[in-house]
Amino acid sequence: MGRHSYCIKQKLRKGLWSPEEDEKLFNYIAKFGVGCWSSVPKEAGLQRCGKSCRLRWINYLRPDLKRGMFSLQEEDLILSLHQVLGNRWAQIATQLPGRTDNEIKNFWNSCLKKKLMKQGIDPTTHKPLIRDQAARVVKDDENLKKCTHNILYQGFSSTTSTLASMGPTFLMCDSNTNSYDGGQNFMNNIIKPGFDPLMSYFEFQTGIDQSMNDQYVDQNQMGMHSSFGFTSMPSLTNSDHGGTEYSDNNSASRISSFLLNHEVKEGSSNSSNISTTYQAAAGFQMSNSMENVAFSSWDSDNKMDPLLQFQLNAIKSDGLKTCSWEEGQLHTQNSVDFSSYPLTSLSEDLTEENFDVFHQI
DNA sequence: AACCTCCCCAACCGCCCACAA
DNA sequence: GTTGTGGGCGGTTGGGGAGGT
Repeated sequence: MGRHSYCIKQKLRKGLWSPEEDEKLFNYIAKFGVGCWSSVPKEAGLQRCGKSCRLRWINYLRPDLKRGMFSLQEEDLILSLHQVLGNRWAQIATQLPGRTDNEIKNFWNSCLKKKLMKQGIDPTTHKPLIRDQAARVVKDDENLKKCTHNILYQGFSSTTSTLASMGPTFLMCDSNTNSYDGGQNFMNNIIKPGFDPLMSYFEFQTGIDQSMNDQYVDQNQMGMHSSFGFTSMPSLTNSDHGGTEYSDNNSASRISSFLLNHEVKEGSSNSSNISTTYQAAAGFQMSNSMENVAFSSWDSDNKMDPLLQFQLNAIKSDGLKTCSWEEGQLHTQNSVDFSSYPLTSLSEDLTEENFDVFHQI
């Protein structure tokens, strides 16, 4: 197959684009618009392949690009969408105006992924890294059926090892059998061209808000021993931004707050009457007394999983030093100071006089 | 100052799909 | 149905800046 033959036939430039090349490409697109990329290099006088030109335009030269650091809302939205869409960066990018899939992908790989890992969340599955020993899907019907896409709430396992770490994980269930199918039904039937995950979230949120009031606060729902409720905990992203609370009622924020942050209170099943608050998913809060409890209620046979022990030790030695909710917000050693996040290097030339086209726009 | 290490991010690569001939 | 081509996408790379020694 003569795949991208234009690139192969000719000796073309590779690597970083010079300001001159940028100017040529920008002027050409501004004048003739986006059409056949394969002809762009020739027409614009560039020694690049069309594919490279396309990429340069999309990721860098497009005037509607939003530059600079990601906002908290954007970060939250990326987290939320990634939980549903996975590495479908292009689809995620459609929900973030002015952001490119490449930019989001880079942001994810360089920042968000690590942040989740640090907080004990598998960035791929958005589930806790601690092995889920006995997680089971709790099929609740009434309120959750309000959710547009039959996103069911995964009940917490009665084993506290799960409780300690897992936030509610949404499983996509077959609407007919009400059984978890690994998300296949969801992905096959819901994620389609035209599917708007954001709107789905809005719809979902509508159902959830009601569900939360009606149901989740009820400790006996979901077939679990422990009670849990929802708090106004700072979200994952909030935590790394100094615990700033959202007050703008931003949907994306609320969505991801719901997805990622839950407070799980244990105690009803604990004869020692010790009520320990777990800050699930958004971080581990395990008070010192937690250890002293010796995990007496951690599972039915009071044995702790070795892996769990290992991870708790890790948390104790690392997480608790770096991650504390004691004062109502999370502090991490490696918290990202977004105010110092580097802006893209580009802008300089594009806003300068040498890009006459910009003045026309 | 020189060297080393880390890691961000722009760009490339390879694969897939759609479509036309 | 086959082939050629272009476009889109996700994974990966490596240049280079920043910070540390």
